[in-house]
Amino acid sequence: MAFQIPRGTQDILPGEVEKWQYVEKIARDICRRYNYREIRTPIFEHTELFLRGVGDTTDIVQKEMYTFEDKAGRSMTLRPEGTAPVVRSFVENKMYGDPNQPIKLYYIGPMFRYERPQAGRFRQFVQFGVEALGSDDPAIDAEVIAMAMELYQSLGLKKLKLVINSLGDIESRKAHRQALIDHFQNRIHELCEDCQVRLEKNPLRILDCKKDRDHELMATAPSILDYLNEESRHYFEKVKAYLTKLGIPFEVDSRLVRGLDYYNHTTFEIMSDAEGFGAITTLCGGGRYNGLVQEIGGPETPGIGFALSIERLLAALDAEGVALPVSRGIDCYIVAVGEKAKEESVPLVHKLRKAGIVADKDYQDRKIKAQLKAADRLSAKFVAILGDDELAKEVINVKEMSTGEQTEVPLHSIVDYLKERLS
RNA sequence: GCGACUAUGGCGAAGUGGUUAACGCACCAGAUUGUGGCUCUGGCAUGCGUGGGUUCGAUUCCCACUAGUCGCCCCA
Repeated sequence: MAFQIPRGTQDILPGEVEKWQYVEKIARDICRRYNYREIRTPIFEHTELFLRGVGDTTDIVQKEMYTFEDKAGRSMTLRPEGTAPVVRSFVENKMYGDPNQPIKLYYIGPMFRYERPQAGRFRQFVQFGVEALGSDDPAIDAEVIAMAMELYQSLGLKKLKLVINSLGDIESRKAHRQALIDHFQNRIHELCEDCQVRLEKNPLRILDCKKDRDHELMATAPSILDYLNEESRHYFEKVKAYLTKLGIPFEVDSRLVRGLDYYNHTTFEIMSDAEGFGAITTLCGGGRYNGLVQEIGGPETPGIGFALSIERLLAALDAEGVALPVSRGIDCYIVAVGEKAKEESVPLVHKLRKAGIVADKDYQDRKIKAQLKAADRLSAKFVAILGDDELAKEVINVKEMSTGEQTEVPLHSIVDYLKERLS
């Protein structure tokens, strides 16, 4: 084979792309109703943005970035996630000065992470995400979570689990961090190598370790929820209360630690329980990032958002056996027999299309039988047959494929006839 | 970054150190002279991921590379 698609990327071909279009449409409809507006930021940014925004101790930055130098020697990175770029744009365009607060934004577009591809994991994948900037009302946390849940549910997914947690504010996190260090320090050598490093860099991440999950130190580790200060605790209670009011079931997992540094207060993940999903369970992840705007150089501004991958959403639909209502058949296929009819079929198919009918014709110089077969393959509802006989009588034979029933229609009224039958 | 498995026509899939590389689906043509879905007949890989090596001879054995799948790490 001469050329191959780059590792971890995929072509989305006709037949599959309709599902994407459908999902994207539903996502946009939801955003419209919740009053979130689309923002489109570049596919690449200055590398520094992600170092600062995502955090330079995170896996994303340490080993997953697609970084390159441009011709002027600047370090650029294909965006690994959407929040940092949106916040950059928020600051750069001074959206904090907009009287319409909070600023509610969404994006749908490709993200890039340099990883070994496997089930549900790609080097280029598409994320749909929303960001609400400028409000620290717990109601907006609930709103954002509700949007993600609505997308999955409206598409027909049932086996969903919403898990939430609170990381608290800076003060709470500090207290918890110290408690973790105290807890693990003496016996840290019993944990895996990664955890030993984590103790120094980010002890919170030890709780998320898959290897040491069953170690007794894990079960007895101090829970962040016990270290939330009054304000943080109250905030978390409000978020949970709102979720309950919205009828959204959730479970609290104090070990839910997200992979990005910018989170505080509310964090959440939506997972799939569906069988046959491989090692992938997380469909959507998100949380609050009150310090991020400042980190990127803007005024102190609270923010919250989520991101989800369309690939995984589609995989979840597959796993649950949900079929999306995508159609691809055509309304009418013109079958032309003979030179004269073939010529006449060109303006005819054009006329149908202009009238809003999904129409096609043969371009392979096939015989009538093969043309009918082609029409069948295209799931044409009707076939309009034009030959010398019809031309002489100025009619056309319209055949309904599902019944085989055939009607002779005056050529000049073909559009009206089809529109009538198609409605 | 690490590990396991895999790589044969458009798709699925058998197979062998040596002579024409099964079969199924799809596709094309014909039986059916102007009518699809069923049936029958015929056609359809000088080629077995790429590059080396072993051998008289390799698609078959060995090595490397590339890619895929799954898993680890981590995540969307």
